[in-house]
Amino acid sequence: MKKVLPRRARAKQKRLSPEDRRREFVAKATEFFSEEGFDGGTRDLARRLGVTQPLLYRYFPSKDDLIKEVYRTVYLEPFDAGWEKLLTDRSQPLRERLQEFYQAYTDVIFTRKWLRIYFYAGLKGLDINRWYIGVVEDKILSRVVRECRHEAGLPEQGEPTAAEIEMAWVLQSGIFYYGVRKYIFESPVLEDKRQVIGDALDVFLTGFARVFATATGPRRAPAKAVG
Amino acid sequence: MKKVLPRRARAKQKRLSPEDRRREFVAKATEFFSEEGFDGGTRDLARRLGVTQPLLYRYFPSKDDLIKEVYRTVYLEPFDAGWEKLLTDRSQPLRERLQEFYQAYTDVIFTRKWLRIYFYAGLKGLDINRWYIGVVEDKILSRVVRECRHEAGLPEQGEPTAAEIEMAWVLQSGIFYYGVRKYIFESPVLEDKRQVIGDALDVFLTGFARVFATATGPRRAPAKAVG
DNA sequence: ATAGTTGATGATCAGGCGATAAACAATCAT
DNA sequence: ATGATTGTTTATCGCCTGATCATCAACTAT
Repeated sequence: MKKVLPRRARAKQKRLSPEDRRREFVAKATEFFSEEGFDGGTRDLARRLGVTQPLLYRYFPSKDDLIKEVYRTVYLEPFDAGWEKLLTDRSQPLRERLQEFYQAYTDVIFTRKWLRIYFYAGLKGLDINRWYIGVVEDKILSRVVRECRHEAGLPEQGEPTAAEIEMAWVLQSGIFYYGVRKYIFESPVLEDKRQVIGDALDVFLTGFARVFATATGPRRAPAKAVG
Repeated sequence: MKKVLPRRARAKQKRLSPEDRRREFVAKATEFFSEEGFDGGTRDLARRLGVTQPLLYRYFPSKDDLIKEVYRTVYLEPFDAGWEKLLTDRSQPLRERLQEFYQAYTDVIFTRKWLRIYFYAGLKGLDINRWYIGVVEDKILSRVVRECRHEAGLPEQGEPTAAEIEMAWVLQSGIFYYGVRKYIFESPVLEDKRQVIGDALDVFLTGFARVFATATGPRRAPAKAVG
């Protein structure tokens, strides 16, 4: 009689708890999808996990559900509450606060994984990107504007105008796209991130003060709120 | 005997020359792929063209060849030689030259179609994006830097340093990402593009002059060329 | 040891994909 | 009108995709 052998001499690995195993799947799926896009096949994904494809469906009811969990981990995990305090702590010079903040922020999002997932999701037209952009405006840019007003000796009352937020976006995007060029397009860049951020901040801060200081009266069209 | 009817009462449209028909296919394929991504199916594409799927293979040997032609039209068509002259015509004030240039440039690339194709291609890791980034540096940014040096009364000899190019990238990206937010993420933005560009230029020009004027000596690390 | 529960697999399904070949329709030259 | 040529469709191939189900293995509690 033929003895039934174990089908595969699996490396003896401790059996993880279901939640941990699930998390492991999500983590590796994130890497996988960030490379292949969300059209990557479940078979390739399973091979990467070292398991067979049907097993995925024991842990996730469908591919879409798995993808949703990938979004969640990528977008929600990294947002650090400490950043807000960092931005508004006026015991430190603004220039240094911003340098520290953008240093920390880009340490988190300047990875091939994060940036690629971000654009794959964006091209799919998911709300999650619009939501994220709203969070950036609320938690980062509006605070930057307020601190810049303070620094420039401008009146601080009133919400940031749409034009001011746009200017903060120019700074934000300028720094952000440095990461895009480096990690998505893999184009050669000036490697010293600290310097790039520092120079961007220097230009922005001196420029912002001078430009918006003379902008109490309407320079061009008054900055209308956008619906 | 059953008379053979024309299979479909096709709207009487003049038969186009093969080249024109081909161009028509490429144009509509560009729209299609910009929405669906390059994983969009040839059947869906054909339906959009109002023809059957195998017909595509009469005009293009494979789907990949069709896609390559899409790239060509998107990337190569729009680059306008006039832009270079616009940037370097010192009979005009720099501020106005840059305003005009970015106005014209963004008139071309700020479309859902262009931007989406750009990122789909970028995520695929195609050389064409790196090539495009190189073109931007050569044709736009290095000229911007030179003109800024001139404007700020700095010595003009020597190639732009890597740090200077990076600063021009911050401006470029800041404006570029305004279009990304609007046309890819479809996020609400300040609608007055002219003002956004204008403000970005004001901040950049005043900032650049002040920051790099004091930068003749090494401020932080000297800007080394990147390999 | 044995029964019960959870983890993982092999085989398979229906549907979609890119691509091909042969048949038919429309146009053009003579 | 006739034949040649080009444009278009129908039918189909092999392959890959997400998903399902029955089966077997591994671990746990008794």
